Amino acid sequence: MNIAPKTMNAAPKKRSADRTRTHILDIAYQEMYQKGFQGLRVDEVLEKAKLTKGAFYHHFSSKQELGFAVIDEVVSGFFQVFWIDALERSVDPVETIKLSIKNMSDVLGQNFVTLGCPLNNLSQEMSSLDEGFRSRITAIYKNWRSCLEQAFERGKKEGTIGLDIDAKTTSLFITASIEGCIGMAKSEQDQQMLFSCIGELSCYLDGLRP
Amino acid sequence: MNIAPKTMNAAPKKRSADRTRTHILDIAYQEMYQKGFQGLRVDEVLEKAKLTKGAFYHHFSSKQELGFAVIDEVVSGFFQVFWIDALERSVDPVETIKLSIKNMSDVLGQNFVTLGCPLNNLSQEMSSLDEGFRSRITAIYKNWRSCLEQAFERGKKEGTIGLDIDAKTTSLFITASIEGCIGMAKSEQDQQMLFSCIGELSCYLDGLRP
Amino acid sequence: MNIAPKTMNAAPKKRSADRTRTHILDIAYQEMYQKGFQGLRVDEVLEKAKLTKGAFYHHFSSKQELGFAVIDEVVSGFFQVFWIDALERSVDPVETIKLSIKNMSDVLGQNFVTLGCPLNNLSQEMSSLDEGFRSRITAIYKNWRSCLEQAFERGKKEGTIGLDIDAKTTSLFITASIEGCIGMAKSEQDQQMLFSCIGELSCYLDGLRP
Amino acid sequence: MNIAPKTMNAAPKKRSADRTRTHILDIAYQEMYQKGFQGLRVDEVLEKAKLTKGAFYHHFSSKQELGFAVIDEVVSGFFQVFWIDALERSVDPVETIKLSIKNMSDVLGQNFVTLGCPLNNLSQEMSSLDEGFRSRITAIYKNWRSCLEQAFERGKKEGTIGLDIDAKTTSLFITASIEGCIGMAKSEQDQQMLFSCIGELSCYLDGLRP
DNA sequence: ACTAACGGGACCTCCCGTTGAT
DNA sequence: ATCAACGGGAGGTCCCGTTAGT
Repeated sequence: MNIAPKTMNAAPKKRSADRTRTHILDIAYQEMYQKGFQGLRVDEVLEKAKLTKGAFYHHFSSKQELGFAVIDEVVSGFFQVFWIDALERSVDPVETIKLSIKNMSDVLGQNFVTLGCPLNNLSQEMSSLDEGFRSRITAIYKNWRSCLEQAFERGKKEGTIGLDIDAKTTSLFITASIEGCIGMAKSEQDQQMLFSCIGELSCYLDGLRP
Repeated sequence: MNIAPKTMNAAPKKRSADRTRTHILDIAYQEMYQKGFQGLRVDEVLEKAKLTKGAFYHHFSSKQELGFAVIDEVVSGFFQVFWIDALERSVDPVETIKLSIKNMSDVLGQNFVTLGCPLNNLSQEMSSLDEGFRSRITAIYKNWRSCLEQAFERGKKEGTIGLDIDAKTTSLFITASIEGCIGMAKSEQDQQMLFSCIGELSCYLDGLRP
Repeated sequence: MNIAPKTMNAAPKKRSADRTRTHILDIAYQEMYQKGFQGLRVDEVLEKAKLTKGAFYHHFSSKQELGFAVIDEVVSGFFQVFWIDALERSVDPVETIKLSIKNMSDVLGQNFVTLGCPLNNLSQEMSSLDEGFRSRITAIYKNWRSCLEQAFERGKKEGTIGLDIDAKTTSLFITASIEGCIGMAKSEQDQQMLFSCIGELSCYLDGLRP
Repeated sequence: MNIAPKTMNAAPKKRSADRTRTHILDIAYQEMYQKGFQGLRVDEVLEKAKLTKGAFYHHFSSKQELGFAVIDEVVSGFFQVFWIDALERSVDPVETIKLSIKNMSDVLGQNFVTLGCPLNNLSQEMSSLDEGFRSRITAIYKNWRSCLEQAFERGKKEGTIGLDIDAKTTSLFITASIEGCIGMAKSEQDQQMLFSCIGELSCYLDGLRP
């Protein structure tokens, strides 16, 4: 049986616009993850992407718009995969949260400890400097919390979560603590500290069970 | 018996140099608090300080050294006042922690919500970029955790803290959660969110009692 | 006898090309009128014309050629209508000149005061920078003066112009003064100044009568 | 008798800030005179001045401010010398005007024909684009007209000017015509045309006598 | 101890024109 | 005839740090 890849019939010569844009976004995401938005250099992105200024400003009208796109299209997708999708139908949020953190850690690898959380980095750097960044970042956080809340409500019905738990406040605190743990590990550049901190968070999570 | 203040014997002329240095540090701290180290502009600091390049490079050898000094002398002092001094002789750490957070909030005022924690901001921005920053930042965090640990141990003896509590891990998680809560409020630029998040943290803290 | 208009045999499809070209020219004329040739941006013209680079470079080989075409086809036509046609059969040039100025003012509206004379703007900007521009501009001026001269000669015969008037020098001075008056009003951005200046010119013109 | 130049006692080693600034202004004036403000390139000015970006932006905060300074300090001084000073105590404005035009022509040399009037060039280019330019330019024109008016009033008293002459309107028209004549000669790049056009203006001026 | 002037280079953005495809 | 994508290079501005001088 021959399951051809979807790009098989596409003419390989034609340089797809979307692919160039995505390529820029991927590299820009890496740069922003490492150096922050202010530390990102357009020239450096272009050099790594093997593109010129003309190409860049054809796809993005400014560095700021590039930053916005990285959040909207890359970081947002990141949270979609690791949290939103995972929480969507979860009836045991405590287990799901622990698993999602582990997944993030596995996929991001060493970066998870050395660079921390891509979203939190941008949030701490840009929230007070640029409303465009802030609103985009906060929308992702809101979505994350919202999914957690719904999972807690389902958990209550399924008996995996104590009925006395305030889903809203708990969700907020959990997201804050996760970012706090990751941030503290980044500060120490020490994976052991991450495990230790997440371990204590797990105890807190276990306390949410009936 | 000699209880004269240490500055008593200092020549008054010598002090003016210190005052200039302190003046630069104060303004640089504000700039770094708002814009991060990468966003801080030496020229801008100097303009606000009503000084010129010559004065600056007489006191600091580089922008980097200024950043180091801000952490060592300003941010560090900040934590000394709000946490180290407060925890020093505390026998009821749960109460002390709640009080210290409130003190920070009161003193920093609106900045606490809009700009977050000065140390965490720098930590998230610089930990992976500059080892000099990282080691200075981490030293403050280590000191903070260490004081918390000791307070917890005293608390156990005094009966304000449960004997089953792991002082080390708990201290780590608490500092992480505090930074997480502040960070989440900064992301939303919403004081209510800060209170709500800290409120849930308080519940966790109450759970540490016997 | 064939007196059909020249466009009669043209295929209707062929005309659409002309229409695109004319569309570009119209917008480019407006841009050049406002910002000068150096201030005109090809991209901006294209954006306003809702066209892309490909379309533009199909009709014009360069920005310079666009500038040439604006002069040859738009500005030139402008002078044809307001001056050449009006002077063609005039036997009372003093009256015709006053009327033409009024017509220009009425048709150009506020632009006449705020932006001045399209031809003079380009002349002052480009005459010393580009011989292609200069020669095209000067040709229009020469034609204008020539028509004035002929009108003066007719005026002498008809008794509306003094016989001692030097048609050539007077024509030159009149065109210079008109441009000077418009320019001075542009400098002040004040319509009253235009009227006042043109008023004094009218006195000079009245002095040309026998 | 030894009349030492005023700079004699100044230490030649110390690079005077004023001299650097003036140097930049002189070169920028030439560039703006030739290419207009939009055509002026900061890089080119710097290259001709043998200076670097750092030096330039120490003296001027932007290209625009450089343009403003050229008008305020160079072009304005130009009009001061050729017109204001000359008209100050004139009792025969007709003669003074003719002489001033000749002086401008002599001093500017070939540029007078090829590049026209520095002030009018900037006025036509910038008046509708930048209010900062416009107001500076218009202030010079206003001063020029004002001095002409006063000279006319003195001329009336001294019997060199007809009593029926409206000093205000006449002054306006004369300045407009002068700029018009210069502009027309620039358009043709022809000195003969300048003389011819100014000649007719002279006739108009002679008509202002009693 | 402090200043004005300056060097030198990076950085973002703009803009004319080309190319390959349709 | 028209378009999207891109090349290539300049242009204005910023900004860290140095130096001569007092």
